[in-house]
This record gives sequence, structure tokens and C-alpha cells, in this order.
Amino acid sequence: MKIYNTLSRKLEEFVPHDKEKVTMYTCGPTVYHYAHIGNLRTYIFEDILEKTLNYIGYNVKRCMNITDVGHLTSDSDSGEDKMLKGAKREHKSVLEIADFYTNEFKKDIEKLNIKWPEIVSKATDNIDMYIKIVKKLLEDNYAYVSGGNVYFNTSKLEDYYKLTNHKIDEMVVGVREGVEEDLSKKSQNDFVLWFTKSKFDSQELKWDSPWGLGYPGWHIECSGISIKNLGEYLDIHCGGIDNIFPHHTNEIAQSEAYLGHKWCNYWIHGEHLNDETGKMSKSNGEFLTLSLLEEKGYNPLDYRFMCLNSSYRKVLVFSYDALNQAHNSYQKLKNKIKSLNKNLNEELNNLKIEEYKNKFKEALENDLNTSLALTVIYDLLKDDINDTTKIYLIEEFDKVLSLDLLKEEVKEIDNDLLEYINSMITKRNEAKQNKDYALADKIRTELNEKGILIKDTREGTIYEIK
RNA sequence: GGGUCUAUAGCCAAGUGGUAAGGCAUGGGACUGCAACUCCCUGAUCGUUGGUUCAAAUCCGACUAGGCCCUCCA
Repeated sequence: MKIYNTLSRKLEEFVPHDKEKVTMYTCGPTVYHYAHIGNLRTYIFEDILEKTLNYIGYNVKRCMNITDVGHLTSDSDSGEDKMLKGAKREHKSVLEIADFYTNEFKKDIEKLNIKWPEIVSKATDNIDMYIKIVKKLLEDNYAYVSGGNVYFNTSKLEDYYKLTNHKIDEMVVGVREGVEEDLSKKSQNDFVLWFTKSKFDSQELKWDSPWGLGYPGWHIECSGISIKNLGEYLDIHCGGIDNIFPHHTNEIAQSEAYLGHKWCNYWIHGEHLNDETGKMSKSNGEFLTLSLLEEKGYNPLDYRFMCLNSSYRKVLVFSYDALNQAHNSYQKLKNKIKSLNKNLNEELNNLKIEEYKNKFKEALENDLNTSLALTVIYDLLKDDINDTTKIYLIEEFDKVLSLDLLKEEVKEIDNDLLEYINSMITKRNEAKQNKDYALADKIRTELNEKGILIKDTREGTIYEIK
């Protein structure tokens, strides 16, 4: 499998440490608010990656963190903890906020048919691990204490910027508005491993440490959780592209300083979902959630389809126009699949199965080319193959795509409703025979308003519950 | 200012040196009493400009436009 590695900025052949087992770490959400659909795009891409690896025969062990502490709104100590901010906003405790939004996040993940990672660990459940790492970093002189906080000393590393190609002299701190410089640092690049000197009396979550009562920095949690659960050698680390710097850069620094060797071979990043004005951002106030799309009548899988029809490495611009397109395409595709006959039990065409499976695999193995993988389904539907074989293949491909391509909505219909629908259809057909089209159309509209769609086919009139 | 990525039809998009996949939308047709569903037909020389090559959307350079990062972010 070929995949783009941010570390080399090249397409590379994927080779895991272990022949069959792959360890994969993906940065999870900071649970201070709802996830917006841009956040979710990254999880969709990671899901495809995990399922592709499974599909081509690897056994994937995936771990994700839930950030429920330590994520400040600014680099400096004056920054506010995001969790605390969320709690204040909603007049709840930090733990209540964390529980609530973790749960909401999980719901979104389920709606999008994303597999929940095998290991999910909260930042607050691994304090002992962070303390262990920070202790060792201090012992080995990779860290120092200043102004009450423990900092990582980036000048000890030769290649701190290996993920970004930044040049240290040309970096400007505080380019972005509202960023404050932390004056306790020896160097502008250094970052906090452990805070004790919080200016917030209301900081609810604090732990005892050798450096005093405090809480961990943001970056240390991913290193800690990953090393604890997936070991010293990590195959794949994913996240949104914005995490390349500083988050992942700092993770590499602290992890490799702690371990004494290279930590992770493949860094894979998902591009952003933008709106017409640029980046979609939670801190800018309004943001799009999955629930909002649902309220507007979209299926979460419309959005998944939209994401899969583009490349995870390219910016995708969100618009309702684009979503409508995805909605239409997805609906049409499902309709086509629905019309396949499931009860034929014809002999499987093994030659074709081989051919299409290869095409599908090739697409995904080429840096997760999901839009090409979808095209394979269109080709397959048009091909002269029996329905049983088509269904078999679609079922196979949906293991990766997870678009519920063969799932038909089974709506519970009680007898009263059934009787009502049938009587209305009979009535309408009578009206049609009598050429009373006004009445026939009236019945059709009436049923439609109740969510019952009438279809006239050669075999007679059928209906569908929306 | 530094880094990094992108530029293919109205829109989403494939393409990794040999004369532009697929999808949505549009228009036309079949089916229908009319629709819906379904089916058939329907469009681009690839941001601009130099160069390399027998051959370039594909490689190299310049330019233009845009996105993202430079310590909140997926």
C-alpha cells in the first residue's frame, strides 16, 4: 500500500514494524463542545485508513485519546483551559462537560459508520504515565523547570522541526493575533510538559506531582497514551493537518527524547473542510454540526459520501450545493443497488470477482483513493454480471466504505397503516382507470405528505416509506 | 516575512510521459394520464507562460490565484 507520509513529504510504500500487525494512533477530540463536520472529516479518513488496512490483511490495533484536560486556548500560561471554558459557558463541572460531549461525539461517530477505536483513553486517566515521562525527560536534561512549570527544551534536539521544515530563525511568535508569549521559556520553541503555576483558581482538575500540584500540558497526553497502549514503536500516527505544528512536532520531540529512538514511521494527515470563507473553526462562533445537517433533512451518510468522493489530502469546501450533490448521488446509487435481485442465488462469477476486487484494492492502496474506489462500484453495476455477484462484491466493498449500500430501511408498519396504504392505492388505481386524474393525484399527494412515496412500475404500483 | 499544499467542464472529481474515467447538475429522448423512479444520448485540451521530450494535464522553471500552518484548532 502506498500512502503519503508527512515526514518525507512523499508517497511511500507502507511497511509496518510487525509483518501483520499495525499500531495506529489517532488524535481524538477535545471534548469541550460539539464536533463540527470538519472535525468529523478527519475521523472519516482515519476510519477508511483503518478499514483499508484490515481489508488488505493487516490486524490493526488503534488507539485514540479523549482530551479532557490541559488544552489551553493559548500557548502561554495565561491561556484558558478549553475544558474550563466550556464548563463556565454551560455552568457545569469540567467532568460533566467532558462526559456530555464525549457521548455526543460518540453518537456522531456512530451515525457516520465510523468504527470506534479499540482503545479509547481519557487524558485524565493517564496522569501517572505523563509524570513518568516528564521525570525521565528532566533526568536526561531534555526538560527544565522555570517559573513553576516544566518545559521541554527544544534546543537539545537537532531536528526539532523535521515534520514542518520550518527554520528556527524565521519563525515569528505571535504572528496570529491574540497569541501571547510565555516569558518563562528559555526559547520560543519550548513547550510546557507540566503546569503548576496556573493563574486560575478555578482550575478544577489538579494532580500531585514531583513539581507540585498541577496538570499536564496538552502534547504530553498523546505521547503518554500512545506509548502506554501501543508500545515504543508506532506505525501510524494520524490527525488533522493543523496538528502538524505544534502538536505533532512536540509529540515527536518528547516521545523520541523519552524513548531514545525513532518513535513513529508514518505521519498521515487529513486536510481540512473549509467553507467559502476559509477554515471552519469552532473558536469563530457558529459552526456546523452533524445534528444540524440532520435537522435540515440530510442523512449523515450523505456527508460521508461527500467526503469519500474527494481526496483526504485535498481541501474540501463545504456548501449546501455540494452536499445536495452528494445527497443525490448517494440516493441514486442506493436506488440502483436496491433494484438488484437478491433472491436469485446465481452462481458467483469468480473471474469478475477477482477483477473488481483488484480494482477496488488498487484504488485504496493508492493513497486511499476513495473516489476511484466508488467509481469501481459504478463500473460494476453497469457490467454484464449477474446480480448475485454484484451484491456479493458490493457487500465486500462496503466493509471499507461503510455507506450502508445494501442496508434497506426497514420501517415498522402496523396493520392499520398497511391497510390504509393498500386501500388508498386501490382507490387511486380505480380513479386512474376512470381517468379521474385529479383524484388520483390528490391521493398521491396525500400519501406523499405522510411520507409514503408511490411508484408506478410495470408490475403494478408499489410504495416506499421515506 | 518563513513553511506547506492546491489549480482538470456549472459543481464534485480520476488521471503519476503516449492524444482527457466516473458522479451530480443541465438539455434531449424512452417509460408514465402527468410525475417520481429507472434507462439511453448530451459537454472540457487540463490557471498563465517558458523549457525538457518523438510525445506533457502529467517532468522542470517563472508567474498568477487561492487554502492551511507559524504555539486555540480535526
